[in-house]
Amino acid sequence: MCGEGDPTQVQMDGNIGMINWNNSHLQTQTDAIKQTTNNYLRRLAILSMADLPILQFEETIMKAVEENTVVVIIGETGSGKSTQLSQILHRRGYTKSGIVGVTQPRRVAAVSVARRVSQELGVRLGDEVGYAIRFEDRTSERTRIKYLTDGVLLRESLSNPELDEYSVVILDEAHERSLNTDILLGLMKRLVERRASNFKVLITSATLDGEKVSQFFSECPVVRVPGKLFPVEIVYSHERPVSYLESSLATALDIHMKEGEGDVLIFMTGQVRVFGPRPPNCRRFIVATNIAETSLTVDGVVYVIDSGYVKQRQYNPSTGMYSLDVVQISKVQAHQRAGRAGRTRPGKCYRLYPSAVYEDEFLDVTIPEIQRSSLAGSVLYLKSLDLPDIDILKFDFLDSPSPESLQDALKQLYLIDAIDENGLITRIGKTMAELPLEPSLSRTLMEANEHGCLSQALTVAAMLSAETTLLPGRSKNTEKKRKHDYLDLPDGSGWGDHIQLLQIYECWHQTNYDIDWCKDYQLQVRGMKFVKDVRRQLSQIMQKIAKGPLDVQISRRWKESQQDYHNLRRALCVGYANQLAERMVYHNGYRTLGFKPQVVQVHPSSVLKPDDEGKLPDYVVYQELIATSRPYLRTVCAVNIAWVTPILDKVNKININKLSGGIGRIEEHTEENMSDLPKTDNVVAAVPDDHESKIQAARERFLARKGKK
DNA sequence: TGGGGATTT
Repeated sequence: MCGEGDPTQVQMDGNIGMINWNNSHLQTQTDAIKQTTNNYLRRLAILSMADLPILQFEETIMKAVEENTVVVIIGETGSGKSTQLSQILHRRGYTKSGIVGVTQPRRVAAVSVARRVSQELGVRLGDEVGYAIRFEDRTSERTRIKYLTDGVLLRESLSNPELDEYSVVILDEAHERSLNTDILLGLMKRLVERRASNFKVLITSATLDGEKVSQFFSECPVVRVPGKLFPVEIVYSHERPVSYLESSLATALDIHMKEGEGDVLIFMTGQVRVFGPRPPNCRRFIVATNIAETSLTVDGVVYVIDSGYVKQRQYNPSTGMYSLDVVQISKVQAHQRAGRAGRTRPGKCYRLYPSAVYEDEFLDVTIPEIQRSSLAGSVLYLKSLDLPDIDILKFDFLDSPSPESLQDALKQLYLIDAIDENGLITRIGKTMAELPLEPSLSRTLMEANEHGCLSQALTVAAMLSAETTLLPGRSKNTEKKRKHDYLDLPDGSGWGDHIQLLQIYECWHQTNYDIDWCKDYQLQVRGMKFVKDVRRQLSQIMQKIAKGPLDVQISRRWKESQQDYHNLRRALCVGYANQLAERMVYHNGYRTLGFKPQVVQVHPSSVLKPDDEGKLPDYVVYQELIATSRPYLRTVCAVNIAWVTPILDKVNKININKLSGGIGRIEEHTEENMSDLPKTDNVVAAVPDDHESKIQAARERFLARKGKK
């Protein structure tokens, strides 16, 4: 919870005398000054706040921890669990035999909570208390309490599956059910059996589902710690509004006229730009998405307006398509939203839906991310752990993904050579897992390295990893007189968006990474810097894997050579074999291959160019298939049919039962029966229906024509 | 010619 980072919430520590870490640092005057400042901050913090609820439960918690390997702690907002649990364990000696690691789903939380704890203990950040997030490891040999993102802990467990250096792992904010935390939950379950004698796991959750987690960990104890929230009055609507926008506006104005002081936080599904007449005096109205449920804390909020909806990204494993849907929130989310009204004093939450809807229609908990995402990356990760006792299809998840989703992941991994036809991880797959990239990009890098275009592929991979959209939108009304227009940027030479991204970065490189150049072309500076960081990291990892220097330097002469980016595009084709589409015969629509076929369009923002006859390339690979107003291929690259043919052969050979480990999971076949199955087109993953077989026939005619050329 | 919630290695 963000609340534990508030400067006002600090422990009244009765055990200060036990903490004597800082004595050794008082060597120089500078250190002394810092120390004085730290002490001052600390005293200030201690004075400003009464004790946190969790400290009253110290004995209860410690008794549970001493008697059990796994303990679930349910602590509402403001209980102090994120900052205090690690310190309690430290006081009780658990940092003598190893590190106390605390995972967070978000980078900012890991950093801010670590900073907070180091202040409370009066030590320098990075010494006894540190944090580790991507690109930033602020820990040292002295570090005993380590905050880290769940993703970083997963990375660590790749090289050290037993997590030997940790005496305790605390999975914080488990109720958010982030993909990585869910995988860690499964791994912890295995680990506590293997390291029962010297390892403890604490799982903290803000809400309800403690019993479920307890059952998952063989009925481990659940300790409930009250939060420090003020009461929040819930006000339901009598009916669902026709327009949520109008309704929330009306409610907001109503609050403004009738209610006392305090800001208003409005949860909507997307960006809104309404609120015309500004109220005469100063009351803030904050319109937010679900970002305000977790990441963002706004002080001074007393009123919350909850639309009851959220925009959620979902993945359909049968079509490989993502969609962004407006869905009803869960009870847990509604609870979180309401809680935002009670942080500073008693508040009110206006729910724009009737209580019957809440009771009858809302799910108890949010559908975990693991059931809404493509799992290729996670499955590859689990396979690469190479734990003989872990079978991915039987992996013990708190909430299992659907068999379809797991099979989809296996198919994808097979098509890009990460696993073999028996579902066993290949040498290629093993290497891929070491790269902090989605499998398609990892595979692309490896292929590129074989064909002398690693440097280009590194750039493409880094550009695609950018957090935000780098390129400016193509709106016509922003014709500001700038030095340059984004239209002056390279256009991918007709080959598509990956190539354009490569060319843009190379241009930036030629300016010696000039920030003003980014601004001139309306490229997001922060995004471009991030790309540079990622590229450096990827280069290092690739060299480490290769155990020697590789050519990762950016060529300064791309303009001079008339490249068709042949090798790079081929590498992309190999890497994105699971995301391949074929153009329709008579128009520029595409049909996806390898999934249940979908007819899709190239996104209008693409720089892919048609030929003289107005036709787009026969085959493309795509970065993303997303259904918005229509299904679109986003970020595409033209590839050659010669590279595609072997992939299609592979698609046709997929035997999902073998991929799943030979044991039929859907049909109850015996293993012998499986191995008897002929490797013919009859074993295609998706049996074509009549419509599809027509498409198939048309495609064959098309291919035949192509072949004659 | 379209629209975009939030994360992370």
